[in-house]
Amino acid sequence: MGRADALKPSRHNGRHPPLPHAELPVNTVSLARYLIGKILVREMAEGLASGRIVETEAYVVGDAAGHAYGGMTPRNRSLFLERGHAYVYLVYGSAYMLNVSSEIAGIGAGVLIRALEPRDGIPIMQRNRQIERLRDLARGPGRLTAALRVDYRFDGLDLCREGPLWLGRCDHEPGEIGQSIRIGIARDANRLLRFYLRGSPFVSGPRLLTE
DNA sequence: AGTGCGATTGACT
DNA sequence: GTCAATCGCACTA
Repeated sequence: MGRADALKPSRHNGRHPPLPHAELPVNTVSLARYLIGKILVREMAEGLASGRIVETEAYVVGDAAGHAYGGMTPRNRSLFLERGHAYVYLVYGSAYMLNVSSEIAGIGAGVLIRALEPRDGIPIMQRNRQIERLRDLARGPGRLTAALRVDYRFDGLDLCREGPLWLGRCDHEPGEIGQSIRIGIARDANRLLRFYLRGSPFVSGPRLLTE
């Protein structure tokens, strides 16, 4: 490390190095569970913001609720990238959804990131969201992308590499993981493919079901 | 080229 | 608890 680097303000990069790609489970459900407790890191011009992932949903192979169901289209092509890449899309004309592709290249499946417990850069996220309350900053898939200013630009990005957006290692065990049906979908609605950190106030929706 | 509809959110009764 | 905003995309013709 050179002298210039040593003088730079701490950016916490050392505390949240990217998840090694080889460490990501190859299976979508396993990845959805594995991502609970990991850190989503966003580097912006104003500084770094991050949060601990406390809620995910798996959209598995052959899942009628998944966007990859029915084959590749211009919108969903990122779901078919090697696991660990971002799939970002807009729903209801206003909310960006961030997913992590979850299988080998050519197979379309992904994990939706649904909620974060804010960590670094909280003032930045508060500014992005125009709210103060910590609990509501990133509780919900559209809220967390707004807090971290995640949009189309990150579609297809490798989240296992340090850059504007990446997945970082957590510094401790995640805790107990709960499971439930997924939120806001009509097809394949009864499968228990939503995962969350039990007892976390930063989880969206019900926290009462299974396990 | 026109149409219908969301992996949601925020405002409101 | 209910409800509408909003827009890119997939689908039909």
